[in-house]
Amino acid sequence: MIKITFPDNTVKEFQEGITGLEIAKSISSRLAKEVLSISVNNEIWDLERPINEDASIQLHKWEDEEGKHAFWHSSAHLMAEAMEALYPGVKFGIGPTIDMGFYYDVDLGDTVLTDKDLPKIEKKMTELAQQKNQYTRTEVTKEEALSFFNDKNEEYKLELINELEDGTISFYKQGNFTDLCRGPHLPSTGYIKAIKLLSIAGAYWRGDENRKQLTRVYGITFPKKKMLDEYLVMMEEAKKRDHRKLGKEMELFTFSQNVGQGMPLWLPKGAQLRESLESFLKRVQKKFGYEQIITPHIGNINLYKTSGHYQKYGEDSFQAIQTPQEGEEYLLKPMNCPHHCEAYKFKPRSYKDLPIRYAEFGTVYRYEQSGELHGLTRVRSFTQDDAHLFCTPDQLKDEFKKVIDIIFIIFNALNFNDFVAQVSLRDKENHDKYIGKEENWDKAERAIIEAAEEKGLNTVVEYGEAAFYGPKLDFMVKDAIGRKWQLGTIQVDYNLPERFELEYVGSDNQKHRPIMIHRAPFGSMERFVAVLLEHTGGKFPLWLTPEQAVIMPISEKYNDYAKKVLNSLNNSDIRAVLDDRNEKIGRKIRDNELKKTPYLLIVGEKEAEENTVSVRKQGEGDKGAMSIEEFAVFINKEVEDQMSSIENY
RNA sequence: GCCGAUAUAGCUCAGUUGGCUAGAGCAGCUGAUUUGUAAUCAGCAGGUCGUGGGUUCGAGUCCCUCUAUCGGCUCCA
Repeated sequence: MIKITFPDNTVKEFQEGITGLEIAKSISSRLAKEVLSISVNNEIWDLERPINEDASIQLHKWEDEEGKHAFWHSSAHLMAEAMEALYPGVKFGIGPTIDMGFYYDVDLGDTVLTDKDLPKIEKKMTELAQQKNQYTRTEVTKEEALSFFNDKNEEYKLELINELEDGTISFYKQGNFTDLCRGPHLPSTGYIKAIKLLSIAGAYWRGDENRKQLTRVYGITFPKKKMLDEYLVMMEEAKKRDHRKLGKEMELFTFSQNVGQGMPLWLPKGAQLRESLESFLKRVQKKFGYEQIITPHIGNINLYKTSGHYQKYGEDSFQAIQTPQEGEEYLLKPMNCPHHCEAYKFKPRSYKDLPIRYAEFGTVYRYEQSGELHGLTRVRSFTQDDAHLFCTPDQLKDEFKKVIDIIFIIFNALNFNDFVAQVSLRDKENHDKYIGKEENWDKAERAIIEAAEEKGLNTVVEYGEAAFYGPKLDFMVKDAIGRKWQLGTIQVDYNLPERFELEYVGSDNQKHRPIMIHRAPFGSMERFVAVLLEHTGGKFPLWLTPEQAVIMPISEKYNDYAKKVLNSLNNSDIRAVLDDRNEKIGRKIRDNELKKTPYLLIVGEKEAEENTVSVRKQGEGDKGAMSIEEFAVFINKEVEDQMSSIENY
């Protein structure tokens, strides 16, 4: 007998060799139906793998990550089996699970797979699933593994096996398909009831653009048909919140082929939205002791040679601008830091001056690869809400923490609760990719980790994600369909101060090198607006929305009075517009409700006589009449209340 | 940049296997109406079918080039 410990610490005895599935059955038949995988001593196993010694276990259902993982991993194998049946000779790369579903990378030789082929593969998968074939695990030696895949001419699998250690290799087989795999898997393909293959894409083998591009097939599966339907409906809903769609509908921004790809044109309402965001951040930054500066959009190429950016990115940038004077070359600025360093240097600095916090909404230009451009989230010209803090080593951690506070204020203001804070450090193996002294990197990395800890931030650490000049703390937020985008970023930099020979005089009357913090709480106005649109579905809070109120005369007879109201509100800093179309009031209400304008003001005979407006709140309906002055005060108070609750957070 | 897909009016979309003068709704314009809390009626105008080439008696439709966009990969200072 062996002792099995459950998550609630109860211990039960079972026969040696019992399986997870049998344990589940011993608890309830319902559980046995729902369970998908099992953790045995914190290692995830198949349900049918015998347990031969004392262990603590955890059973995983669909609701658990581990359960879904087994389900989708088995689905990837099922898809591979279907593809092998349909495309003999297909070679397989890797087929992992992802956040939502799974994919498999395949090499089909000369066959080109398109979307039209997906239903065929789905059908075959369904057929194979209905056979309820068991997934069986076998442990093999490296030699056996190599010989098996050598016979099948599976070059990618051979490469993978060669990197594995003998004694740790296992195969999984279901039906006629055998794959190299660590597992775990479902007991049988019969669990998979609903299958949808989503898309096809090219993907470089092992993520290396110098190697062969394989065909990646994405799919998702569910244990119930209904769950698939719900998922598809959810995806449809998410598409309605796509910032590219909303941006067009709300007339916030557009793109023009004639201007160039990845170059957004901000329309009046979008510009107003940006303006509101900028003044909000300026207001916060002022309280945190920032000073605004303004620098040019271009800079001498030597500036970027000094900073090291040219050596690193020069060839992939917009190419240098030549001047009539020979030998002069200017670059569109790809970042603001070098300009800010020069601003720091304009006079000698004392330790008493530090920290210095220079902020600028700086528009930068980067030649992103054409295939990488994406709405407003990845563009070639964008405006960073940039600032560079110059401080002493003693001040570093405190300054870093204050930047985290600013980011908290902003995320709180816009209800970005679901974010990931990512600490981006150097690639452990390959330190050559980075500039700067080893000891400075160590210091900077430590400072970030400590500051994040002291702020109580839950972080994930990613190695190899650092900027080439320093480590970062990035705030990642998901868009409507779950893609992650980096918004806020804070970066510690010991290198640019070195390269620009920045100095301050310390209390010891000696020259010292300041430390620089790069930070952008929004990241960029473009990306921030994009994610904001997808989060809010285009319904902005009153303080932010481009049009706060719309005045709607009942008929053209009251247009003059409506204009008077408009003027009066505009004079009170309320962003109001007039809807003087020759339409019935019902129509105007409908259209403006759909535009999500927060306040609809109806004016007719009664209002004109009494100098009032009839207020209708978007989504809530009639609120009764108010004098124009009362309404102005009411709105401004609502905005001010919103602002102060944000800042006092 | 790479793999695959897509491109018809300002917007959303129809347009059979190549075959009359390329259609609709919304938006726009003109007129009628002068409206009280979620769509008033009528008329008009609007397209070199993304670009350039080719096949064909004939191309929105088939083939190629380029451009842009979409889904990924790579990249992301």
